[in-house]
Amino acid sequence: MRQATPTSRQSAASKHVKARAVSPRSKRAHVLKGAAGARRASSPDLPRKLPRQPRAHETVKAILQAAAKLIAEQGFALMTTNKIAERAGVSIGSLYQYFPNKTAILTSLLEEHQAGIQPVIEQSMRELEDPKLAFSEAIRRLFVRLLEKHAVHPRLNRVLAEEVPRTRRAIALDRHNEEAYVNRVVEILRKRRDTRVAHPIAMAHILFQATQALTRWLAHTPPEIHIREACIDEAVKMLSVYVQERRRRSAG
Amino acid sequence: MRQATPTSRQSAASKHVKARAVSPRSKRAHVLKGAAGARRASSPDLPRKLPRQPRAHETVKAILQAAAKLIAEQGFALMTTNKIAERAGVSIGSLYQYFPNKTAILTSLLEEHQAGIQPVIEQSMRELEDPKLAFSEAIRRLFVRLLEKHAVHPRLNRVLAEEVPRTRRAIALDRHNEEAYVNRVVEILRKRRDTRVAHPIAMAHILFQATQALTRWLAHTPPEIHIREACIDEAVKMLSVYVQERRRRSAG
DNA sequence: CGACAATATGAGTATTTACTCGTATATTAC
DNA sequence: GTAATATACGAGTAAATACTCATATTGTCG
Repeated sequence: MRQATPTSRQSAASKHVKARAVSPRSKRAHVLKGAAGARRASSPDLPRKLPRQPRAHETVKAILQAAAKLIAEQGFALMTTNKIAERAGVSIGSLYQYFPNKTAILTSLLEEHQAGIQPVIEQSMRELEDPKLAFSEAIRRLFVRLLEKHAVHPRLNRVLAEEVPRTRRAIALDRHNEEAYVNRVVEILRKRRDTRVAHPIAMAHILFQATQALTRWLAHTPPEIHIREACIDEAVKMLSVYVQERRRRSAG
Repeated sequence: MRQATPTSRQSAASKHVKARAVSPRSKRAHVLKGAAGARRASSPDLPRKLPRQPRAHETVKAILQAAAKLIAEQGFALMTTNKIAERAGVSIGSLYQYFPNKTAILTSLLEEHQAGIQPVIEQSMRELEDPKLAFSEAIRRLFVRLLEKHAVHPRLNRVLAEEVPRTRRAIALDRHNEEAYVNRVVEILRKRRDTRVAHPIAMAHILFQATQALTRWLAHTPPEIHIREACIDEAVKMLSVYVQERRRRSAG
């Protein structure tokens, strides 16, 4: 019965999403075949339909919220699309009307977080550019703001960062992202007069990696408040002393 | 036929390992019921049998090698136990004679890598302890050696670090590990006279996190040789300047 | 050799779970 | 109103794949 037109399906649509990661030779035959209207192109990983009516937006929102809660509460391993739909109070069919596959939901969640962080970074970049503001202060503010953002959905963010398997695509995107930020930082380093200029590109990468790692660690690690404050201080110290130009003293 | 004794199996043994991660309510009924001898206790995640005879050791080695190759070549998503066995030239049954589940193979691989790194860290700790050696030099050697180790199986290590989903257990182990290293570093910081002492514990965590992140980045990122050297220089600079005591100059 | 343990085999199974599609209902357009 | 479209539904399916177990082979030790 589902068997219909043997040719039509067969090895369709990458079932199983191959262990959650990049699905190989993903054919995704006829991404959607009937009904026109709000349907999106056949690019994999793009929503099939864009929500047009308010209730559709509600549905999408409910799905994302349910997914977020599930993943935060139960961890990635226990998060299934059917559970998400159930929890969201919508049918599994509706879920797949707006998300082409499970990964897309994860991606959406990640993008949401990313979007929340973007303005923080923008602001910090502007502050770093401002020669009137001490480097250390600018960096401190960056840290504090990033940590604030991470504190909004701490569990969710922790799981997303630590437990969710990273697809190759996601990894590549991150690298690309890093490149952009590094360019930005290089500009800043060149403009300011109080920074070392040994190798701006290398420096920018180091700064990026260190900041990212420390932020994640601070955000995801059970907070012993005392230490936390000290760690922020120390992190800021390390980064600011590092970039600041100094009349040399001991070679070390 | 396989149906035998309906009660005996049924909901046995956590099939599927639940998306590769921590399997919930994993019952693992009768881990192994017949045959005595080299059988291990029923602790999950421990080998079922320890290899006794040379050929058994061969088998285990072949399995691990095959797994390493597969994961390095195809990525985590395409690595299945059956493929591993095939590639290793042993039967799937033999595989499960020495590994209780798929995760155990991954764990083994990770432990192998960890074991390779252990002595490097030990040596570096000793060098860091030696007041006659400049901090910067000790740190540089640490970096160089770590990168050497990572260069042995670069693909494998990259996938293990970036693609493989981390179980909660693994995450907890890492935290525990960090604690141990941090204690060690705190001791060193206290002994040396040329280091700042603002907050040794915080400092040690910062050092650990930064070193780990930078090493991983340097090891897993396509190597533009020029930059690579510069990055090592810069990383060493950042860390050593950070720990070194300085007559203060500008507050920043 | 003979008994007993260690090791190897691999077809078969159970289970999970992402995803489809025919159909029903709500909304909008005219 | 009614046609057309957007949305919702959810039982059912296919496929993947981790893992078992009955049986066969090989090694060891007296």
